[in-house]
Amino acid sequence: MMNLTEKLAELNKKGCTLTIQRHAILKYLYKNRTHPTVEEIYYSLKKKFSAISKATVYNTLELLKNYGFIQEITIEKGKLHFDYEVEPHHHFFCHKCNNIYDVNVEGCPLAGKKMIDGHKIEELRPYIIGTCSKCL
Amino acid sequence: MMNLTEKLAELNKKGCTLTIQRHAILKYLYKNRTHPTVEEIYYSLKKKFSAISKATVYNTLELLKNYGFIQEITIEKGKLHFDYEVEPHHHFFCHKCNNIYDVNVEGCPLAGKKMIDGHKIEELRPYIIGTCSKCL
DNA sequence: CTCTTGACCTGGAATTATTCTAATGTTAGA
DNA sequence: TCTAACATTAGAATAATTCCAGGTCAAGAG
Repeated sequence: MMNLTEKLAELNKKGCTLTIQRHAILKYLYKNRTHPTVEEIYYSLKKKFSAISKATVYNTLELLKNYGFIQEITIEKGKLHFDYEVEPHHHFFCHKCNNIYDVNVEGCPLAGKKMIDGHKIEELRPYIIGTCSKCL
Repeated sequence: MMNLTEKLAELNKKGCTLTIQRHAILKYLYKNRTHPTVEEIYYSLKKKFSAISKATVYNTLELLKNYGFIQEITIEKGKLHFDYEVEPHHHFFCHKCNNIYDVNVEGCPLAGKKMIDGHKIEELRPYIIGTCSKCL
């Protein structure tokens, strides 16, 4: 997994302006691996950057996603979550506590595949829904 | 795959009141395998049942989902889609045309699994994002 | 050093999707 | 037929996201 410094350097190399807001958002995701929502990111950053705007949070997350530096999670209905980790892994969503857990599943037949049924594969989002160990 | 008559009979057997609206919504999903959104379902049904309400569409979809007769799809950000087919299969989402395609992936290591990392698996939502054959 | 230009950020309005609510309608069983 | 429980409706309320117009910042040109 690419650490924060590496990712920032990579972003810079690709010509992306590294504003204080973008830095802060990526750093937040690096430190908080709980798959935070936009809401959570926004309110946490507001403590340090009281003037930050939601639009910036949305724009930056979109930007970082398009660069391939973060991953968007559409597991919870009507709400976006984000993940610093972009290496393929499964997400488990507990519908009781609404938490998202990383899980590792070996032997996925899609791993490394570029095409399926004539469609070009660009991203995998393998979600598992259920009740987590804590809620059981 | 369970056909419409079988599913309706099964619903009835489980004590679910079969209102005209519920019948219509399930039938719509049976006939339209394009993974329609709530919006699409609502406006299509409005042609025949001009008084149908969005709340009913939402309530019925939720109900049918909880009975396990239809599947909810959270692949497109901020929008729900639904699928008549509940047997496990992958969904491919084209981010150009926003269409969702069924794809069959053999050999998924999660097939039939009940638990993972101590979490209870209740549903699989394996999504693939990319560009579909038509858009390529 | 100052000016210009383009990219970025901000606050708030607008839009979109979903849920809630109160009133009314329907159904199945007594 | 009556009644109690359940369903449906329209529209309001809420929640999430996108849009927009104006202000800010930073880097290069002069």
